Amino acid sequence: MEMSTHNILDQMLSEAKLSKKDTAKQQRILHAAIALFAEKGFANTSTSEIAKNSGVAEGTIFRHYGTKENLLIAVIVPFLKQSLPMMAKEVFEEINPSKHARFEDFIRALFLNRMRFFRENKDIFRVVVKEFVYREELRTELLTHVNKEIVGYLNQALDYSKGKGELPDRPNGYLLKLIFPYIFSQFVIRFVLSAKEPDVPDEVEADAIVKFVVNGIRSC
Amino acid sequence: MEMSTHNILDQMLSEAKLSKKDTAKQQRILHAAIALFAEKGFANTSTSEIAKNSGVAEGTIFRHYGTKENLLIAVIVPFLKQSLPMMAKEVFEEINPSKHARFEDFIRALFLNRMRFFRENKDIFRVVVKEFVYREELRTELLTHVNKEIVGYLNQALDYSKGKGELPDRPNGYLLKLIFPYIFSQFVIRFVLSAKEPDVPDEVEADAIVKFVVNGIRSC
DNA sequence: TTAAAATATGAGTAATCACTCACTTTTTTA
DNA sequence: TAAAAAAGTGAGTGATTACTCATATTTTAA
Repeated sequence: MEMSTHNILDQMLSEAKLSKKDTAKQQRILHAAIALFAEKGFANTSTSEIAKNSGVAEGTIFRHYGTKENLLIAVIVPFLKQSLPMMAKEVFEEINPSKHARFEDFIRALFLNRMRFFRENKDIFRVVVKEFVYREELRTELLTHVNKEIVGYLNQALDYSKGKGELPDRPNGYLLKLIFPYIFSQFVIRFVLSAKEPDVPDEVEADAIVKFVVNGIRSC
Repeated sequence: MEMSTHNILDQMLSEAKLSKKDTAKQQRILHAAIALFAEKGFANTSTSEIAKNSGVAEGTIFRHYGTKENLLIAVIVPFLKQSLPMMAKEVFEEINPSKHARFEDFIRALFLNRMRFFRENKDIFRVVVKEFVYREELRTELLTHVNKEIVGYLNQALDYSKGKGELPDRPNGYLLKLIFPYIFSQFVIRFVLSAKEPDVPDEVEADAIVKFVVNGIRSC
């Protein structure tokens, strides 16, 4: 019901590094947990159900993870450990001035990159979104990490585009608050709320959204 | 755990009409339930907790609502019964050609109107958003009702603006899919995800978002 | 090969869950 | 005012929950 530590994500992200390799049963547990959490949510999934779906004794779950809460963390952490640095890398590469990237290209690349990543990890993405709605501490801690690892790069990208006159001279925080929710809401709709994905290619979908963002932000 | 009827919202919206007046205790139950559901979510709230917080015997809850699930419905339905028609009315009034409203004015009015309404019903809004993330049937049924009651008005508004050259000649569904998630995500961020509201007046906030939407959609 | 360590098991446990029901109290009706 | 109806109560119920632990099996190490 309640998180006991005060800095879960920090702790998680560092601890997860020194974890030994998973056993076969551990992987099956994680698989079943992800599928069930994604579909019914953490609170509506019982450990006995996870045990049954993964063909493992219930005790095995607690041998490895101690608590149900820790199992959730074991699901979320590797996803965030991948997600944040990959996004930072992508941002960094796309703003490389040698590419002479327009702001539009930057947004498009970012959008398509995250689209692919979230699709490949659709179930975990669903788990993360659903749990983040409920847990404020997770949200604020994630925000802290995003600030630390990504916002610096984003600021560079925005400043670069400002210099080329593609963005209005507004604080970056202001611009991000307008742009980011829009892109993210599209992912939530597509991967969490919609029953099935549209059969339009990503590039077509991206085009409309990128144009909307680029033209929308230009005159704010 | 599971909804038993196949058409909950339809049934709810009609049934709720002929409900007699609430007793004092019923109102206290609803109040406590809304607060608890909003904070911890439906699944993480127990009926005994609701009873305690409302100063009522647990049996009283079940006397009135039968099941915990029905209590949730009793919370959500009046909100939707207010929300949808009010939105339809607002849309209808703002597109009245005698007002010579620009598309920008229409979006601004809509945004400010919903902002006020959701703020006044912040807790219920949080309950609805949190539960809609989990329940697909609720989402699809709400969508059906929105289509029935609102989309007609929205189409009129969009066609009207198209005629004035303020919108590109694209299918209305396409335009709505670009505009609506953006506005809604701003409400979710503000009322569900953020710890506290910004101290900027609504009109200032609206200005940035409306400009973003209007300019974004113009060249899609 | 064998001892030790790690992994796996499932019956068992206390707590909590949504919900029931026989009963009392309050309100409505006639 | 008396009878009927409605509202309110709280101890009790079976089911389910997350979690434990003594024991068994498998893997690793010497």
